[in-house]
Amino acid sequence: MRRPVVKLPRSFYQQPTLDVARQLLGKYLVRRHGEGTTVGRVVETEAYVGPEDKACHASRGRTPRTQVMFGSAGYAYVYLIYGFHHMLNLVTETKDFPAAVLIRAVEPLQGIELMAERRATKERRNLASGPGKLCQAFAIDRTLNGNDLCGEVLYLEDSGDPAPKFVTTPRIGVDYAGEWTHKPWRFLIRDNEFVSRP
DNA sequence: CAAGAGATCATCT
DNA sequence: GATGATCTCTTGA
Repeated sequence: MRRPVVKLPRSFYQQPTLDVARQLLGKYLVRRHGEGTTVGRVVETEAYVGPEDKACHASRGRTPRTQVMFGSAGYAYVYLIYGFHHMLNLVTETKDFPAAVLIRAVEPLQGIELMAERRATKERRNLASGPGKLCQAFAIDRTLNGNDLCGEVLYLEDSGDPAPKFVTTPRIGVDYAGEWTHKPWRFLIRDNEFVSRP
C-alpha cells in the first residue's frame, strides 16, 4: 500500500531552516519501537533559527541542553517542557549554527491503536495534534535526544505526494521573544483538521 | 465554546 | 529560585 520508502537524507536537513520547515509538510514521520511502528503525516512545523532568534533555546548560548542544536544537521533535539511534555525537533543547517524545526502535529496514519493506547483517547484528531501529544503518541522522550534521523529508530520519509498548500502564522507560546515573537515561522497545511490550532 | 487553573521538573541564574 | 516551543479538566455562558 505505501509507496517506495525514501528516507530523507542528511542533505535535506542541511538546507536553510525555513525551507526545511516548509518542505516537511506532507512528509511521513516514522517511529520504530518494540511495541510497534507508528507513522504520521507532518501537518504543522515551526522553525527556530540561529543564535539571534530569541525564541530559539540556543540564543542563550551553548549549554549542555542546546549542544545538539549546535551539531550537524539530521539529528533529533528532544527536551522536556513544563515538567510534562516532550518536544521533538530536527536539527538543521550546518555544524556550529544552532537551528532546528519543531514538529508540532501529525495526522496519524499507521499504528493508530498503539497511539490511542498511549494517549488514552480514541479520537483520531486528538492523538497527535500538538507537539506534546505527538511525542506521547510516538513514544518520543529524552532518550532520543541526539538520535540520528538517518538511522532506523526515528526518521522522516518522502511521501511522494505533491507539496501541499500551506499557510504561515507566528509561532505559538513564544511571547517573551520580543521582535522574534511575530516572525511568521509556523507552517501548517491549509485547512487540515489535524493541526494543533488554526 | 472560551477562559483559567493546575500539574511538575530539567535547566540555567 | 524562576521559568517554560503544553495539555487537560473545570467552570460558566
